[in-house]
Amino acid sequence: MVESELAQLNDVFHALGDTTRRRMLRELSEGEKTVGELAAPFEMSLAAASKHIKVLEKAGLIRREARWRSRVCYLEPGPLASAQQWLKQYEHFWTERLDILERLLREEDASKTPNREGDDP
Amino acid sequence: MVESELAQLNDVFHALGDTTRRRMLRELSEGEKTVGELAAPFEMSLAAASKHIKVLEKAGLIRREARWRSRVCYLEPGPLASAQQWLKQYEHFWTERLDILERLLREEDASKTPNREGDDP
DNA sequence: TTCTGATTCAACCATATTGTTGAATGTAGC
DNA sequence: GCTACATTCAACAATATGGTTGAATCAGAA
Repeated sequence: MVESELAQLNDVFHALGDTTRRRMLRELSEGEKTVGELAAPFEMSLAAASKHIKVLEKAGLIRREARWRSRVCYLEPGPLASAQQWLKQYEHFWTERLDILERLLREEDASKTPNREGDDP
Repeated sequence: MVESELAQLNDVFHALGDTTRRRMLRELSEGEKTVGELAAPFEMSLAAASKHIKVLEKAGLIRREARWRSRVCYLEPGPLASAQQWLKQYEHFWTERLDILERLLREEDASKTPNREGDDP
């Protein structure tokens, strides 16, 4: 279980580590698209685009569904949420930073006023 | 600029797409560590661990600093924030889902009332 | 059934990644 | 200077990745 979740996270981040695939996700965020439509903007063969799509699918980021005479892809946001969840562990590293910055600015500001330190109500 | 930012995002996601490197980041989130300390938990040569550290460094996720007779690594949270920023674009897909679910439940509830269809102004 | 269009498969190539080992480097202390 | 320690470099091998091309598949229209 845990093993496969780690593997899934590997797949998700790996899938996101490529500009082509991130652009594909962006396209899909605007709505469903066939493989052909998804491949069109890229200067590569359809087969190559199909491989990228397969990587996204393996990561669970998209699904393919047979519809009419082509296959429609659509976004599956769950794994993106997992990735964000993982990053959230580290969120305090930058929010804390902003807090420190803010506190420093307040202290600097306080030092310009004639008031003593620690006078803030 | 944009080019290099995209490349950076590639590097960041690529770096995150490996369990060893994510564990290293986790270790560093608890404080600075030398290369040796960072490598110790893993069943691989020091040279291999050093390569992983280099990947993290290339992505800007950590920095190495010469200190005393060894090198100390510490977390650089900026790129993690960028990754989270990127994922934030898609956040509405899962928050919206909850909204949709809520709306469906409300509609279902409304359909139980004696009002006709299409009555909504 | 046959034709057509959309997509995938198979084989192949170039390059990148991840690991190994042994040598090389750099720094602190004797 | 020499020694010891920590880390990296160099060379190598195995495997993964990302691309190509041409054949194969598969569903719907004629």
